[in-house]
Amino acid sequence: MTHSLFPQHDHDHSGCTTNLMKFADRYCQQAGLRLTKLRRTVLEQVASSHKAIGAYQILDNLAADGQKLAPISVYRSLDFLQEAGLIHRLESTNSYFACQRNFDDELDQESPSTLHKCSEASSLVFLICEECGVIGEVEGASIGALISTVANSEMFKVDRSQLEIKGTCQTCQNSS
Amino acid sequence: MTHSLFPQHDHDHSGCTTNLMKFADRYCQQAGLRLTKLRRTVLEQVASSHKAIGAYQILDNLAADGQKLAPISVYRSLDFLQEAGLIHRLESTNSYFACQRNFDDELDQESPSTLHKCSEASSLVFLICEECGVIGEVEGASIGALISTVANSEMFKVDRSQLEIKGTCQTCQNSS
DNA sequence: TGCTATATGGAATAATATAACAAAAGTTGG
DNA sequence: CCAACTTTTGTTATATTATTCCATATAGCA
Repeated sequence: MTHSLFPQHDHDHSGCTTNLMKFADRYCQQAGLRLTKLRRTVLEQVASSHKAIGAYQILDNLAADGQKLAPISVYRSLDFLQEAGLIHRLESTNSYFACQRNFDDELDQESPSTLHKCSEASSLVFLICEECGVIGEVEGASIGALISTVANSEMFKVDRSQLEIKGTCQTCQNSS
Repeated sequence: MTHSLFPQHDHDHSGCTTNLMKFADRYCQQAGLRLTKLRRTVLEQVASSHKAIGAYQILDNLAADGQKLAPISVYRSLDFLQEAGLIHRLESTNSYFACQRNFDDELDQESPSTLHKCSEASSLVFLICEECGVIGEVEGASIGALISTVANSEMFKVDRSQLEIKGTCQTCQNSS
């Protein structure tokens, strides 16, 4: 199954969340990472939409649910989730969104090696819709290759990179 | 004259600064922008090295020089300089660095049209050395083309983009 | 169980950025 | 040059984002 990078605004999001949490559970289990209750709760918050969310927004949402946390608790969970490659941070807006590049297909497979690991990706490419806030993450391979070329010409040794592209998604272009 | 993206750490920086300020004066004059005393002072701070500097570091430096400012004053100047394309902001570190892509050659020409305008560049590419902090800005044309390709395949309408590449510069690789 | 490493709680504070309004300086048309 | 207007800067307060430090709790393991 192939999923659209920018879903319709009125799509049923519960499936996205379910799949993502299911993947997170399996991935952490298999990788020996502890997806604790707190971390899971924070991930649910981040995964609650295809938009990016700020740490203090998460804090407020959880407080509204009766779970009062200190900022540091949320930041620690966000750090963990980012390390695990389950979420990414948008540097330009100090906010976080869930990685959607973990294919549904893989949930039914046994082999751990097929599980996508964004934690190991050194070249991240994000399309950020400035109208609806939705983030689309694209395969960074071709960009990665170009980055290598550019860097090599300067004899620059690349550790990691992040490309944030801002504009308008197809869905918003259609609805205007 | 062609200048290295990553100069030797002990290079004589005064020339860089002089050229940059000279260009800034000419560019603002020609573009009808007011490079006021305050803005010029802030630009001098940002241009004082090839590294990125934070707003509060600028504030502290100026205070040490006897010029006590409010944060907002510095931020306003930084905004102006960024709009003018004279400096850039590193999103991942909340810091600012001077654009070095304004060729010395152009200072001697009369035609304003040859003046480089980063303010109009929609595709910025930065190489950030994590050892020495020096930033190299590279021509984003090829990356820009690739971004268009990627975006087009998603029917995403690009407004602007910024690519931050972190690693180690040639100079630091040599000195380790 | 007890030891150890990891995770969370709690308070305070640091670091980054902006809002709102007043005063000063520059610009323009009479 | 003056008066009206626009732009820039000053001043104070506050918002937003993130971390330090130390105590407590929980999980994994000998």
